[in-house]
Amino acid sequence: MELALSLGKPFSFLHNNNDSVSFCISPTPSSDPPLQLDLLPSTPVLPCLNHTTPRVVVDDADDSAAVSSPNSAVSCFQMEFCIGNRPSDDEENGSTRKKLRLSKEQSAFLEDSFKEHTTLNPKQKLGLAKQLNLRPRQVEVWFQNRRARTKLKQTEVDCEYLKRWCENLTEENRRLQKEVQELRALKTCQPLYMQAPATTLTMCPSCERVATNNNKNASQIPSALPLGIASRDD
DNA sequence: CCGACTCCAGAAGTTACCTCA
DNA sequence: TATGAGGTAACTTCTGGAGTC
Repeated sequence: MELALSLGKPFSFLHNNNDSVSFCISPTPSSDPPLQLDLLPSTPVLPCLNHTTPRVVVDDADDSAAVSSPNSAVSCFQMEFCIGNRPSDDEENGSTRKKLRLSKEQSAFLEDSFKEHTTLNPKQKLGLAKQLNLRPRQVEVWFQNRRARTKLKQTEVDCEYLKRWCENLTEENRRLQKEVQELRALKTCQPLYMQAPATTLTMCPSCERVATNNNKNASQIPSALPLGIASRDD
């Protein structure tokens, strides 16, 4: 029997009023109606929420050891224990792992918390875990995965930006190449003008005819003369 | 001061499970 | 109903920084 944990409404510890806390423990994938457990803060119903009773999970104090422990595959033990559904031997020795789906409320709360700070100090981790009734390890994993997702998303955005930048540069390069070609064409169309010394080309101010350098009375042609004028010779 | 060692948190990569089209 | 893809919780391994000797 697999269990999905969700926190139903009212969600008192999220909103800090003194309403009851509801846990919806629904068996999956069968269509059994969800098991709804209402918890009043002052009178905990589930034994696991009361620290005076035995717990199966690694508790807060042991969590630091569980962080890098390869034997930390004890997910869901707490909730399963709470409803009297102990894991099988197979699950207990860690050969299989159950997957707990966080409720929308839990995710939203973690999300809000992530907006405030993307990493957690031990105090924040414990506080969040307590508020959401998750194990600190779960909060830690959620933040690790969340950072990874953020980074992945940012990488995708960066990639898209660089792609567009590259396209723009390619376009700019194409435009400049074209411009260079046009300038080269311009150069080949004006062999006399480009090759002759500036002082050798003169123009008569009255008739606008280009003269040779032995015409001492003609004025000098401007160096930036538009195409076609220099070769005019009628 | 420097190097070796340990511990720990976080990143990166992977696995396994769940949901949904 | 079966199935493949995508999302994600949980895990493993690696790495770098801080503290200690």
